[in-house]
Amino acid sequence: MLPANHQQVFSDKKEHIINAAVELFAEKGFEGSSIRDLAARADVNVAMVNYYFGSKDKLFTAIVEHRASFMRGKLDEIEADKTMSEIEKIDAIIENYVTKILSQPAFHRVMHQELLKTEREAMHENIIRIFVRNTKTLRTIIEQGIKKKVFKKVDPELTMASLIGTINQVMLSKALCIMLVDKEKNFDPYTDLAFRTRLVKHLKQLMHGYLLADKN
Amino acid sequence: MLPANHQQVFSDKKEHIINAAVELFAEKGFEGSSIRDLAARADVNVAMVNYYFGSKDKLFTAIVEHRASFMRGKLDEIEADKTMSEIEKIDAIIENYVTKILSQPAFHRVMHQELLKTEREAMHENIIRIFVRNTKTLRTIIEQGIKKKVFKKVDPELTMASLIGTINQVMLSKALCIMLVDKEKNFDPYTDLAFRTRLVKHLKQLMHGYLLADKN
DNA sequence: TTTAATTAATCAAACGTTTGTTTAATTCAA
DNA sequence: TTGAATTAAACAAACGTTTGATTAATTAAA
Repeated sequence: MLPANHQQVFSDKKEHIINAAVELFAEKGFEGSSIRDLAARADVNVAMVNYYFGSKDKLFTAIVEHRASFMRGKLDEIEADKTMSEIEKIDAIIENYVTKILSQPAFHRVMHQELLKTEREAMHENIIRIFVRNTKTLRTIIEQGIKKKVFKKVDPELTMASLIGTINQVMLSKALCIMLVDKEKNFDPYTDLAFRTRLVKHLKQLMHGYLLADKN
Repeated sequence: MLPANHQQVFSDKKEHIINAAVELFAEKGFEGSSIRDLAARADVNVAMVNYYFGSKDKLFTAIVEHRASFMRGKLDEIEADKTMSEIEKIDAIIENYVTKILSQPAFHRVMHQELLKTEREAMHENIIRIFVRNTKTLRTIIEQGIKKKVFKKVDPELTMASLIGTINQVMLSKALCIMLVDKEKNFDPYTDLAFRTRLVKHLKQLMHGYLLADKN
């Protein structure tokens, strides 16, 4: 009936394949996953992946474009907010980062797998561009804080590396995470709310201790 | 002539293949690299890889076992040293970590690529076991510092994650690293001594600010 | 309204390559 | 001369991709 309905069905199918692909690639890696694997998991015919996306490589590009926008929006809002102090903005960004990344562990893992490969330049630069764009806000705020002398004269780039690197380290491996925090086997750090709180608290304390100038 | 010489030659060839493999896997990933690629790069016959290592998977295991011991030794020494304070030990570990990891960027990348895959359990747990063993020293020292009340009551596990995560973040991508620090294209952060110094300085400051209790 | 034409979606089957691995013959060193 | 090292060739299996047929839904013409 509805003319829009057709497009709707089409998009649903593409999204269904993308979702299955993200999960599969996170488990086995992009090269380690075959289109037949993916087709079986998504319960579609093998030909459908190339029908919808053109090729396996283009499927990956589609995944990046479909999911990568998940960071923006809130970040610009935080940066522009005149009522917040610099350290309050850092706190807000920490909460935003942790929430967003913990909500898409599989996608996050897939992106980092590709980042770690020095070849595959096209995909590589694509991912890096998104990453740099997403972290620009953080950089600006740190530099502003230093300028206003409410932050110590820290290393802005490496401060970003510490903040994001901590989250990435936690996301590295669920198994590693479980071993580090000594939890029972079926504990899932990514959905566990207490763990999210713990990570946010740690990052805030770390950044406060590092960024805020001693009162003297 | 020498009876040991035969073993020497044998090992040299194996090591030559391992070195080529680490470089190749870092560029294209383990699954993304074919044995023919590897044979061509190492300038050996395709059959030699399986002749020496048995299979592609066993080659990976051999790489892990051959290179993974690179961390130990100095760490135990630092931990046992009675003349150093806890924060001095942290500083020593930072210098040790940064030096060791920056000296093997390709190997480091290969390990992390595998860590990010949730399947491939055998390799996965192998790498995790090594990782946990290597970080146990750091954990012990942090906990000792807290016990002696020279450190604040920090989160030991996530403090480790911040320290190692920062280094990993820098190691993630050379291209990303260059973009972050705004250097010219042919700048190599891994061999550049000034960058190493900068990273060490940042980590020490970060840990000092976070770990050391305020004097009151 | 009925019928024909057109379209998108889906499928099983097959395409040519590349994959990891093995074989059997050959070279080499001791 | 013996055993290890090395080779080119061959292997089946798996790979990404393409094909041509079939279905179902939509549009156009009668």
